[in-house]
Amino acid sequence: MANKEGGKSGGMAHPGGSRRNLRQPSIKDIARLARVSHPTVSRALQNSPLVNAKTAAKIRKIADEAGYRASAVARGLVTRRTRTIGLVVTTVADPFASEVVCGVEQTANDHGYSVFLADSNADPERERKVVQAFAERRVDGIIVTSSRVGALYLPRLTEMMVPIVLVNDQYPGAFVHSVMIRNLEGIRAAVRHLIGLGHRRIAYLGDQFGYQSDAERFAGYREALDATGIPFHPELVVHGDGKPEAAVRAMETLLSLAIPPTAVCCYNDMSALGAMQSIRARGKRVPEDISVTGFDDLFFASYTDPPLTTVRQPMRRMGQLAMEGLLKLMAGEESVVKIEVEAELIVRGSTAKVSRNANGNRRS
Amino acid sequence: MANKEGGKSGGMAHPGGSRRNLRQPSIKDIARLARVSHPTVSRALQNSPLVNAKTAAKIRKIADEAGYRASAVARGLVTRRTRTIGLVVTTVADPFASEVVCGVEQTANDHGYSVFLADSNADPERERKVVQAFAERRVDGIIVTSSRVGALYLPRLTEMMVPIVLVNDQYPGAFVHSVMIRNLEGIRAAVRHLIGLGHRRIAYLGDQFGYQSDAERFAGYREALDATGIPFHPELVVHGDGKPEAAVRAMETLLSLAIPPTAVCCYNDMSALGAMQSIRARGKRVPEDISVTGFDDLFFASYTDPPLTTVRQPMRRMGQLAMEGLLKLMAGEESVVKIEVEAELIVRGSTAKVSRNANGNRRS
DNA sequence: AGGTGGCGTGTACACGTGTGCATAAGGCGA
DNA sequence: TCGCCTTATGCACACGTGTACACGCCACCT
Repeated sequence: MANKEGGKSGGMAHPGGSRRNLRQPSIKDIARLARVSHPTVSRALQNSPLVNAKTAAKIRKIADEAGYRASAVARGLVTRRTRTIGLVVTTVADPFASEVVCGVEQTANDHGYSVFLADSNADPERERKVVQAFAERRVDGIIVTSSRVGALYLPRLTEMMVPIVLVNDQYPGAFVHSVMIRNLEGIRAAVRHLIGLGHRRIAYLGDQFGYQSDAERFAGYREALDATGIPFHPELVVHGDGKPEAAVRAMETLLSLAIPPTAVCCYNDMSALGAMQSIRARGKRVPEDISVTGFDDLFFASYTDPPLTTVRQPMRRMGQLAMEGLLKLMAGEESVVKIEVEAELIVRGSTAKVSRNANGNRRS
Repeated sequence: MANKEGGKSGGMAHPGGSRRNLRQPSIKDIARLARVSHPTVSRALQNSPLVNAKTAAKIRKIADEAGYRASAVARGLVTRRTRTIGLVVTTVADPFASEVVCGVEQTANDHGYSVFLADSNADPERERKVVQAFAERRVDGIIVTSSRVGALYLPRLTEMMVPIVLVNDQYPGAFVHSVMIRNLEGIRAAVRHLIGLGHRRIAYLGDQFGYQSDAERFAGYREALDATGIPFHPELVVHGDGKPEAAVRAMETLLSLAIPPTAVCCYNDMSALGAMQSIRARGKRVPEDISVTGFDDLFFASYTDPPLTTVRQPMRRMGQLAMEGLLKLMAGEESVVKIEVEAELIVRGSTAKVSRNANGNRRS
């Protein structure tokens, strides 16, 4: 017996050893050291009431000293739950996405879940690999933050019979749940604010055509216009791609108009960044010549010159809500998660009363 | 036999089923369908030359039709390699970190690895949980992007006998490898640039005291000063925390000086953002009154007003290099990874020749 | 005193995959 | 025809954990 013990424990890993990956102690190693069977160790470490308190304490002490960490992979195999979720974003480099990721990750960790991060980069091949990886990893749930997801690969995701929560996107389907910002109300508040400042020629600088959130924000823009009786001018609607570079070009189009707008309502803060630069490049000033609004309230919004008036989106909170919803779905406590969060207009310095001579050619 | 088959396959998951998590098909299900043993399926799916080409093709077809995905968790249990890495950042919300994450993730995915993301938030309790999670998940390697890591929990990380690569931090220890930017040369280039523009009173707005990268950048600042014979004034050195808010306050200190600096060399772009706002708030202009430089070249650097002169750090590339190094370490192809990447000065509009009356009181 | 029940522990198995080894089939040379 | 080699396949086991079930022990009640 003692002989066997010596022989077997010879291969045990020890901290600071010169060779790596010798072997981490297993539950059986601990059982041998504690002179009990391995199920008793398992129960002791799970604080099961089935095991004698003194024995449990002794086992926990030994396990701790040996630096024992139960293998989540072995546990996952037998319990059929990995306590793992997959998180898909188009790219973490986008500040909106990274805030959501932050919220998701914190909440997941607080509940003992680990998160697999994958960015799709809107590349179909990469998306295919992401889905495959999540399937093989046997994630318990999935969160997608990517306005591009649409019909692209969601069907393949649903195949793995696991709850999926979408952040700021919607897709009609079986296992699909979502956390959304009230896009329409948010933009409407921004446009109303501009109208209140006397603006009548208000442009909309959107995202790429066909995205749900862009469509909703555009709808909010239209609604605010209509409600005030301001006619809609198609030439005042341009499209970027949600990033500054494209917004610069889109803004140039607006500035080249025979009668340029006196205010621009941007799809998001990144676009507003490009728009403002474009306006400066034309020798015009924000907000004296043109007012600008954004959407998201990213960290830099209060540090632009002038500080950006924008619609705040509680991004981290949305990540948290998505994860909390997913937890309920995975536990079966909820059969559907459909959350809408409020958008809040933050008025800063990039919007001002329309200048007297700007709207001079007001003919509408 | 047929009886048993019918009985067993009754529980197989099928796409679009109303109940979730019934069961995903296992390798044995595929084996039964293909009328072979499960090891043959295993070999066929690994493209092993041991299995007959026709049989393999048939098996692959059946597996594909059944939507079979081999369980990475079961595989990990037997192979003792999870093809999984852990990635620690203080917070993904930091644009620098998210760029690195992006590079790491892409490279990892390209090589069949999945990444567990965890942000520590510099919270000891959370860091403890992160380490524990990575240990239990049996990650094959770890990448840390966090200037705070220092002596905090790295010792605990090394206990799990797995290679660890640090990005922009260093720590003397057994399993520790790193990818670093040439901080000293980078800042030196920025300071030289300022000196070349005639500046003599150049301030350094650093990160929190004690961080390796801050120490190196400060050293670069000192070195450039010394090389030109410009005396060092301790009052021109202030500390923020790498974020805009703290930089605002630090900059106010500098502006309140009897003889304020004509140029500020910031630890990073985020700090520069705060510094520029602080300067504007005092009614001074950038770069006419005060020149400002940053570090990182984050996405917004070209969109500030004026665009920010900064030291570019190839963040995504650094993430890629870290992952590539880790891959080699895990494969045992390399015993030590120590990479230094070049910093590049990007001159934009936030730096200009010192104004004549600004350095009027030049007494040094 | 014998039956009963609770408590603590061990035994046996399962989870899904990879792999060393044995084995069956078939071809070929002696 | 026999033996040997190659090729293709199956068998048995291992990985580390959780859990249903059986079992032994002791106290207690009848």
